[in-house]
Amino acid sequence: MNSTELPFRPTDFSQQLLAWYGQSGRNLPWRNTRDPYRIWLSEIMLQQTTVSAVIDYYQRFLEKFPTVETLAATSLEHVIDLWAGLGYYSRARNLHTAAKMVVEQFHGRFPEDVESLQQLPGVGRSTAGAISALAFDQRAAILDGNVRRVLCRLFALQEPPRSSQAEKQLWRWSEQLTPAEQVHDYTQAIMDLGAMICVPRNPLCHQCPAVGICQAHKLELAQSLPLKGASKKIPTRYEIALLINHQDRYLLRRRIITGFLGGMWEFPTLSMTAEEDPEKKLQLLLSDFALTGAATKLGSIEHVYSHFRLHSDAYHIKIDNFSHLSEGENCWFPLHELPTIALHGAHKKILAKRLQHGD
DNA sequence: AAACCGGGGCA
DNA sequence: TGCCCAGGTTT
Repeated sequence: MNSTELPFRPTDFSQQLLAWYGQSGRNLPWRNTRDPYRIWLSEIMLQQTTVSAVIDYYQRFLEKFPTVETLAATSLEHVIDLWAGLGYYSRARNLHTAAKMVVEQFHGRFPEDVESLQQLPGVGRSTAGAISALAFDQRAAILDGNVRRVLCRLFALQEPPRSSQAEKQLWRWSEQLTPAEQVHDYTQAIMDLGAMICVPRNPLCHQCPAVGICQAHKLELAQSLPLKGASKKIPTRYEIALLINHQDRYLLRRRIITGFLGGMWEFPTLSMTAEEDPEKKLQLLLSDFALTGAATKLGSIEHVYSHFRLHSDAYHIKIDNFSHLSEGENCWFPLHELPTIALHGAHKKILAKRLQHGD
């Protein structure tokens, strides 16, 4: 489809949108800057994550790392510890790598064009477009979740938006609608429209600056678009989590930095099948490591990830000999420090049980 | 319980 | 290119 086939003129949309944005746009911490470092940081944090969750992290990051040089100069572990709780921990790894790339390959300056920006790990087509548009006012399109939903409705797209066909079409529309002027404001504005007006459920069409040209509204489909994709079932995985306690300290380990939940701390675990008996497995472990002490069940938690559900049975094991377990990636922490370390979400639930439990 | 969300990695 | 993986929030 070329632009002559659009159901409305792109400028009709962008003019209405910009006027609305001037009146009603949000004032977010990363909006009052054109510093590409700050814009990049906010965009990476906002991937897969809501604005409200990001704000505190964003402020804390900037206090610690006010420039790309300071971020590049720190250790990956430090970055991961600050990221704990935000999820998608590979973003923290990519953030650190990209900071070093900017310093070393781009002499401390973020490139302005989408192609160069996309060379940075963690920066795909949409994030590159956002940085280019927001920091440099270049005519670059984005397609984040908000924009995707807005376009699905504006054009009454009748297929699930994540299909590869739909994705192509949506990118084309996004590029066609992006104006040559005021790209910074336009880009902020269309994201705000999705976040404030063209919301997933019960969109506020009566307040929408594009209500006159919206094809979904015209067809009374605004409620039912975008179409949902097929949802799939996820398996359950089982583990035992071991709260290994010696005097006032607990044994924690840091997960492999490149893997699932990379760099997060956790209690040591044993993976299980649905059929195995956790108590038996636990006895086996205790005898394997020649541990003497008392094991008591603390409780069970469930944690849902996107592709599996985790069931974890937590045991408190008070030991009086621990030489085998104090090596490698493992580290002993006093109980009162556990709330401050970068535990992943599932094991935070287990820690909460331990803390409720009292002494 | 289910939907949502940008990008990386691999076949 | 198409598919799988990824984590916490919202509804």
